[in-house]
Amino acid sequence: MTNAAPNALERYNAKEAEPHWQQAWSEAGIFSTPNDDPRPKYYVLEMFPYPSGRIHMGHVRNYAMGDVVARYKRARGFNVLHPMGWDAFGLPAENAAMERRVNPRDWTYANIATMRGQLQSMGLSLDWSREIATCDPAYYKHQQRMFLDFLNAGLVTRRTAKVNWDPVDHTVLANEQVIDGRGWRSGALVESRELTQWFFKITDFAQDLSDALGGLERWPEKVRLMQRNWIGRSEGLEVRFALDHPLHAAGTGGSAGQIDTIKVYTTRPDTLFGAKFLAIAADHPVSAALAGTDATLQAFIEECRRTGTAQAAIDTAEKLGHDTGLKVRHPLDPSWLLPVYVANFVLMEYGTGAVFGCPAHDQRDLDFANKYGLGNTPVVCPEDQDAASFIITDTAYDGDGRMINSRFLDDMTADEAFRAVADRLEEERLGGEPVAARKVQFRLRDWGVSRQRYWGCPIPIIHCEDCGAVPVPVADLPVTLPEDVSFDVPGNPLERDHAWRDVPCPRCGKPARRETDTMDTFVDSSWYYARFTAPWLQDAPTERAAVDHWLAVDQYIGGIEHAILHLLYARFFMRAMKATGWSGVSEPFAGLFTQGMVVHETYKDAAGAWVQPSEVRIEAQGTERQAFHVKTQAPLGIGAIEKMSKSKKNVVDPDDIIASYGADTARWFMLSDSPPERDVIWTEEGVQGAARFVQRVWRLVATAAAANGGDAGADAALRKAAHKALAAVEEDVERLRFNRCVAHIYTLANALEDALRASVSGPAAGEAAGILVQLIAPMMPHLAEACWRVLDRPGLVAQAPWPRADRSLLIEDDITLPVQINGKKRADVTVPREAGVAAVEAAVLALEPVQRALEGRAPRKVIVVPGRIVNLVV
RNA sequence: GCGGACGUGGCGAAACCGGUAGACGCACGAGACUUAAAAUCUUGCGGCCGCAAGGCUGUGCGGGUUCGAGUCCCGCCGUCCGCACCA
Repeated sequence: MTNAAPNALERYNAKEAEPHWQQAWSEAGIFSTPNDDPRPKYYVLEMFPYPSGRIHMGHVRNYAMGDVVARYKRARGFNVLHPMGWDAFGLPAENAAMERRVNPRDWTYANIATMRGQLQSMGLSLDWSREIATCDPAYYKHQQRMFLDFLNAGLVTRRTAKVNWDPVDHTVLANEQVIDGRGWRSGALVESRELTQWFFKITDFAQDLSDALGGLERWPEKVRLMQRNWIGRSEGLEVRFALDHPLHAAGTGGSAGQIDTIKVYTTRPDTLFGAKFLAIAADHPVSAALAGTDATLQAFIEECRRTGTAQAAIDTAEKLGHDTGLKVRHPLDPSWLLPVYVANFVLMEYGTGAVFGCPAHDQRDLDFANKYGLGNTPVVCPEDQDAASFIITDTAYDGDGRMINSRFLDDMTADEAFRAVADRLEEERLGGEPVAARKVQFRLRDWGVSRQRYWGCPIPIIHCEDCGAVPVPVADLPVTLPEDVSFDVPGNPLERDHAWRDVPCPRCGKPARRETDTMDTFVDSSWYYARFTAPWLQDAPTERAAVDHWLAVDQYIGGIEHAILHLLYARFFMRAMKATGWSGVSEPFAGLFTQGMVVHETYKDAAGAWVQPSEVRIEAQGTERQAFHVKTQAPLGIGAIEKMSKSKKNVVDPDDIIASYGADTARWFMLSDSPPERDVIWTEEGVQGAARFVQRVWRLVATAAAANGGDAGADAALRKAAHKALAAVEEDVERLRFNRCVAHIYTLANALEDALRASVSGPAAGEAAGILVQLIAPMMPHLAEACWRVLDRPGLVAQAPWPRADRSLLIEDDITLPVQINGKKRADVTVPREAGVAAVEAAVLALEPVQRALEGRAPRKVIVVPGRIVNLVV
């Protein structure tokens, strides 16, 4: 390798240079990370991709950001862990199998090979020796092991449950995967079905998952809020209402017995004197008990079931009820009887499946009461209203105020009334038990993980008629997927594969059958970051020393779409792993950053068909832009800027960009245009601007390397500019404000160019060019290596320690302050940095524009903010 | 309905604790080099008035606090996102 400066006319050739430097890094082995390095650790991780076939621009943006952090932290002396893997189980592989008759495994591994190559062409500083794929038995074996451990620890249960059934994908969906009543993937209307399912008991940690959000200071407030709302903690009172006449439970034989109370959960016990009715869910035991003798109720219950969970969101309007004829006694006045309704808006899954209706202070209760003529009694009166004239007609009042019409609670605040009611009812007894108990409720439900799918992690259970659900012995793990499967018929091929399915019971040896459900793929991604800490382990999922050393991930970067699902599951999984001894930490991600999407203009031809950007030519006339089809020359409509998607055809293939401009250009553009948390608009002009800058840096560095002669005066200014940029970039990389880093780097490039034109001396130019190269190195690593060589610096810039900003250069001797008169800027004044207020004031009063404005009078007031501004009030 | 975020040039944006609004980039205009183009360089670029110096005005709209407001407070308007029968 020669050290010769390039010919000034020779352009930087990314196509040749990038593979060269990628190989140089690979040969030097500088990105593989040992676990026993004494330097402080730093774990940076981007959300691993699903191997769908090819990487997209969203990946480029995500991994470019992570790589900047990794390379920067490495230069700052950290032992950086920056791994990559594949979220490789999932439905698309099965869909491909059905559509193209390929094996899901072959399809997945072919995609992985393609995408690995694409990521490598980006020049990411990844430790490929730690690569994992979740569909590898060497990975899911440990997941099965942990499933069994969780089962032992009581963190896994099996029960029948009403589940969300996706009729298109033929599978169960978690609540989190149902969006507006539709499957998150298929978009099909979700049906309600009763199935026996495996559940992870995420609700066991509901309180901690909610509380610990407060400590996640380096998470976006938005994500913490979304999780807090999702967990949905509320504090209330569980009150037992005595039935007027006991009820015999539905005919399930002797065990059924007698029902004499209905339990109600409420967050507003203060409004208990405003109660007008009780409403219970259609699948409440009391409803079931009554349905046997009441045909219209039976019909009503069936109607509720039909609308069920799936329709819940769509059916916003009609609140329906059925009067059971049953009465309950008011807990604060047994002589007061309330009617009991079965209502379609009461959910069995939340609280106790029964509510008391207080129409005056809850809109839904009011609508219901008005519909069925139940009336209302206001019990909370706003402070600015007269209690005597305060009436409710069709708008409920849910604000604060003073209690009215509430006997012993009158004149209390709502909070006081809550406590007074709770205190009294906890003391009172009904059938030997307290009437009420304070209770905390959560919206969060347990995580149903069973999926009726082939391409997922098998659940390591064997069902035996005699022994029940028997865990597969740890020594027999992994339960691997059968290789030879067909997808000719819909449904789960594991069900049909008798050779795989039919096995002896591990406990009694009788014929038994494997669990044919596989795990939700969100399980796979709930612990992969922990596996990265020691992926070579064969007999255990993790090694405590490695997990506890590396976790939590210092900086996790990914899309906002995972704000709830993945991030909540991972937080649960870490806690479960801690409970079973596989981890010493409970929070997986100390720092989280959610990046924006990559968006692009859309184009449509006259027939309304979408046209992809590569077939579009734009002509600009001033600020007017017109699109044409490159082949037909037909004019095209320019549509909205939207997320890149195949359906709108507004995608740009990273491979094309890397082939024509190079990875550095793509990375630089992805980092430069918008703040990283916001959407970035991919434009051809923007990419070309980035490509121009690549060439400009190349020319500048070559010129600086060749600089001689010298003007000492220009030296100081250039050195100052370089160190200023250095300090600014440091600050902004730490806060992931890459767009600001880019601006500082441009400013330094401009300063260097000006200085070279003013023939600055060789050493100052070399120093500034060196700093410039190190500043771009995390973002455009290949170009930086080539420039590093031109500057004749030793080794690889990827291994060079970060330069130290000389802060003494940043302090100015003279400072220029803006001078305002009545708040409007009228002049500047330059004074020594140390000048006192009096000296500044004197200098300002001597200024010509100030003299003119004052017209001989003295100012009424002079405000001097040292180092910032001077304002005269006249 | 509930919760949250945001609104700054033609565009992406910057402005950290209230202190020079528009850094930096893109696009665009004028010019240089060139037979020409590309590339590169110089220069202009919120609006209005002015040859210029300079002046007026300007951060969604209306008010307020302050010597001073893009930033703080009150009230509107608009856009986006999340949750949605949660008792």
